[in-house]
Amino acid sequence: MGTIYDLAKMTGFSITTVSKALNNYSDVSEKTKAKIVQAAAEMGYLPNAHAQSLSTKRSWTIGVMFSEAHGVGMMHPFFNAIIESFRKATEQQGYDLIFASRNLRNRDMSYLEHFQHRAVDGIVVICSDQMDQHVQELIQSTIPIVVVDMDSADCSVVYSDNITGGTLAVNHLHELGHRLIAHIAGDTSTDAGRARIEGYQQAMERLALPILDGYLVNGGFFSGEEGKRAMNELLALPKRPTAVFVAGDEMAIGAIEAIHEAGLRIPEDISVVGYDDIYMAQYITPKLTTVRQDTETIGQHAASVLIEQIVNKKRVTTRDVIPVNLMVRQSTGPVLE
Amino acid sequence: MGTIYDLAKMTGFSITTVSKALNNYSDVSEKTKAKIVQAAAEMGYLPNAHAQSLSTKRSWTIGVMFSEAHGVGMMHPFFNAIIESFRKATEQQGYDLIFASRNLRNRDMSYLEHFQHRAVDGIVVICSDQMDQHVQELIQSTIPIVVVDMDSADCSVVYSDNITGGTLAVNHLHELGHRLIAHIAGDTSTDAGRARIEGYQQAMERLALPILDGYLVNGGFFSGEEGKRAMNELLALPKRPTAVFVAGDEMAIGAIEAIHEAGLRIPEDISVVGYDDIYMAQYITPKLTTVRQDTETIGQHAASVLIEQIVNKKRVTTRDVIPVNLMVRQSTGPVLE
DNA sequence: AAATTTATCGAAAGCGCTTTCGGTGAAATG
DNA sequence: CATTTCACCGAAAGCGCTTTCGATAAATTT
Repeated sequence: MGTIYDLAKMTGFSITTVSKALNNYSDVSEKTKAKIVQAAAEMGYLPNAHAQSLSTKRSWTIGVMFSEAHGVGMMHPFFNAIIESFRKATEQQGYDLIFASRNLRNRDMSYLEHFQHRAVDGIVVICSDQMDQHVQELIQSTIPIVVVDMDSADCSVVYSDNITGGTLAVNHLHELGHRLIAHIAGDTSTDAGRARIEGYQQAMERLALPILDGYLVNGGFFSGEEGKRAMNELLALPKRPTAVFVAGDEMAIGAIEAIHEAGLRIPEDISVVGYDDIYMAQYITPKLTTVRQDTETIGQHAASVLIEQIVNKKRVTTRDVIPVNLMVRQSTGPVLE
Repeated sequence: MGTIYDLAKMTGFSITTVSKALNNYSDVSEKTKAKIVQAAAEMGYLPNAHAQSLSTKRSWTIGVMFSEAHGVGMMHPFFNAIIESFRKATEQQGYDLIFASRNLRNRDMSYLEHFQHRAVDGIVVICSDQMDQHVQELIQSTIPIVVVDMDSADCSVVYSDNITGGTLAVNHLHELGHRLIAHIAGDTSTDAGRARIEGYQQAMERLALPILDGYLVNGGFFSGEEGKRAMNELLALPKRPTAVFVAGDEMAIGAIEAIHEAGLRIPEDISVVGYDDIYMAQYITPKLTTVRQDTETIGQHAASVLIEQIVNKKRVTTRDVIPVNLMVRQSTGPVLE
């Protein structure tokens, strides 16, 4: 590959001039710039990113942190879609993503420490858990940061309009004639979980619908298993709901399994609306009616607010609430007499 | 944060000694090492990774490349599960993953170039497409590399035993009494697609079952849409198959949708077995019988063969074929008279 | 023709760290 | 007591690059 010294020797110029030529400085003539660029291409020269970072204090990397609190890692389709969108947006600007562990050659360290060590230009954290110590530490640091899917007064955040999402689901169900509407909620330690509950409750109240005892059941951390378990609780209730709003698609699919196992039909016996609109939602049977989160936009906005901070060298705290919309499919239907 | 110079000043030792103390060199006394380590902790000192890399020529990063040929990116659940497992295994050894783009500050460059620029210690590529130019370029380079889900004679590879996977599926169906078994295949430009076809054909031949005209249909690149389309072709056949082996779970779920839309039941009218065992497979209705790929092991093996190359500073070319096994669930059943 | 500008280049310092190699005093050996 | 070993430390070079600042020659202005 060769270094800038080789290039200097090869062209007869100093490394200073070579560097300038490669970085489009104005004080190098067109002729010599051409020669140098040409030679660089010939020898396949590529600048060493570490050397550049060391000297410019700019690494062109963004550290990404997933909250692994509940073992989802990068496997959850929703988080995943966001990161994918985020990646596309940042890579266009020349940034690479680095997934840092908490392990630095057998020394255990915090994420913040690791990111400092790697000298990332900015950080994106995808996390729903307010209480996560690592996330808080990151937020309190001075590194440009954006957090997704969670609220905070101390940094830039971007997340879906979960309250509206909840009301959307309930209103839809109400229009179909449902009055007995239950909610399988995400854990209240997550902002998303809480906000969807809020939306559910607001809508129910506005429609003057009662939330019967046991109709608000905690589905934990959005997994299929928990959705199934929660649905079974609902099915065991004396007054069975005719519709249920589930705070996540995977959870909803678990709930659907429970309903089927109980010998009930969807949507004839029970309507269910999910949340997220993961890829699979439109392919399962019945096709899932769900509140769609705009992962594309979330990722893009997160990218641009982060990069803005990096470029301007100052942190900002903004709150970016992305609209959601209801995808009506076949898991919801009119209530039958 | 401070540099090693600050630490030297603070403790009164030279930067040489500080560096040695922090790196456990034997020629620094326990006492001074203690002092230095203590001071480092106090000031929250963290070595700058770029400076370290520059000086040691070791970056403790692994570049990851997804084949984006078919727009899956990092969103496909199978690839995703592998990377997650790979990440866990490598981070334990102190490596960070870096997702490099092809864009270096508005200069378009190849993945190889980008990885060279970043000076990664090794590369993992997750790709099924033999023909991908970027992948070939990476394989021909001298950087330690491991490729997953694809075969190659020129580098270390790890992938599932797809031939056996195909036969497993067919044998299972045969045992249930099926004779009219079709296959919705992955595109033949992918190794996985080809191998599963091979397994299907071998098993059919061994069992003396005919592969009727149109029973082998190309499902493209493993998406739900393509699965649905392919299944509809199958359903339009004069002699409808009683069972179908689908080369991917998402594709299978698309196929199931087609079957349902045709008013047919699973497994009573048609049995279907998928491939991958993605998380959702066990939650959809009916629960999907599928060939499980051991993403955990694939990721781990990929990690260890890569790290071995990095540590020993020499490339090796190994072929690691990971066993699969059949998960029998409810989308397959005995053929009815 | 003398004085200024302008265009083009390079020396050198610096980014933060590792590593070789030599130096010092104290302990061990003869 | 002279010599060798040993334990401990630091000077300095080097990793590959950027950037400031000054130098030089050519072009322009008086």
